[in-house]
Amino acid sequence: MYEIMAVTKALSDETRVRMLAALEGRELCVCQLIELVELAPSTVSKHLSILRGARLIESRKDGRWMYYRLAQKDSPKLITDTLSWLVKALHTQQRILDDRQRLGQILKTDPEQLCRAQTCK
Amino acid sequence: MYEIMAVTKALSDETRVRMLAALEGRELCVCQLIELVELAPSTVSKHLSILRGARLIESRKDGRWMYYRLAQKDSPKLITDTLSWLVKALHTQQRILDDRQRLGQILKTDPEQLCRAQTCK
DNA sequence: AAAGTAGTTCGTTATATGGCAAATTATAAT
DNA sequence: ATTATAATTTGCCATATAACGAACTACTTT
Repeated sequence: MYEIMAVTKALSDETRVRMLAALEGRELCVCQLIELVELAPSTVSKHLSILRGARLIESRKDGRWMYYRLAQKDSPKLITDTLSWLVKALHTQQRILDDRQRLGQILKTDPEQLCRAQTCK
Repeated sequence: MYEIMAVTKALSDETRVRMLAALEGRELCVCQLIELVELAPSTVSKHLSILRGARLIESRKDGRWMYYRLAQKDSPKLITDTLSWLVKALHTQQRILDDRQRLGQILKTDPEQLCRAQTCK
C-alpha cells in the first residue's frame, strides 16, 4: 500500500495537481513553476519532492537549473495509469485551462529573467 | 476543481481506500465496516461522510441500518473513472487481499450480532 | 578565489486531519 | 410510552501538513 498511498497523498493537494497538469507534455524548471503557482521557492520545492517521492515526476539537473517532467512511459503501471486518469480528469477544469494560458505567457520569458525577477521580491 | 480535489482528498487516507475496496461488488452496513477497519464508530462514520461528500459512495437506509455501496455506473464520469482506476491499482495489494479474506469471515456473522458485540466493548 | 544564483533543507508557525468518547438522532422493540 | 440500539454529530486532543524565511548546497560567473 505504501506506493499507492504516496500517490494519493501526493494528489490530495491542489498546488501539486496544478503542477502536474502544467508538466503535461513538457518539462519546466523550478522558477517557471514558482511563477505559475505563486508560492515561495521553498514551498514549491517541497511540493516537487513529494511528487517525486511518489514517482509521479522525474528530474534532471542542468547546471544551476533543475528541470522536472512527468514520469515517463517506462514507469510502473500504477504511475502511468494514475497520470492518464489525472490528465483526463483535469482537461476540462477551468482552473487548469487558466493555468495553461498563464503558462504560455511565462514560457515567453527567458527563465534567466524569471529567476532574477523572483529574487528581487 | 472542487469535485476533483474532494475525490483526491478522499483517497488520501488508507482507511478510506480500504473501505472503498471492501465495497467493491457489494454493499455493507456500517457495523461491518467498523469490524473490518477496527476503528470507533464515530471515526468510521466520519470517513464514510467524506467518501460520500466526494460522491464515491452512495447510501441507503433500512430501518436502523445504513448500507453503503460504491457509486453506481450512472455517476459522473469522473467518479466511475476514479473507481475503475482505484480498483485496478488495489487488486494486487496484499493489504486489500487480507481485508477481503477477513471480510469473508465478517460476512458469515449476522450483522445483528456484530453490532451487539461492538456495543459491549 | 570570491561573489552570485537556482534550488533544497531546516526550523517555525498556523491550520487541517484523524482519532476517540460523549451527546444526539432516528428507528425498533418492549 | 419507555427503553434499546445503529449510526451520526459534536467537542476535544494529538499529529500531520502547508506555508514561509533563513541557512545551506551546488554550480556559474567574474
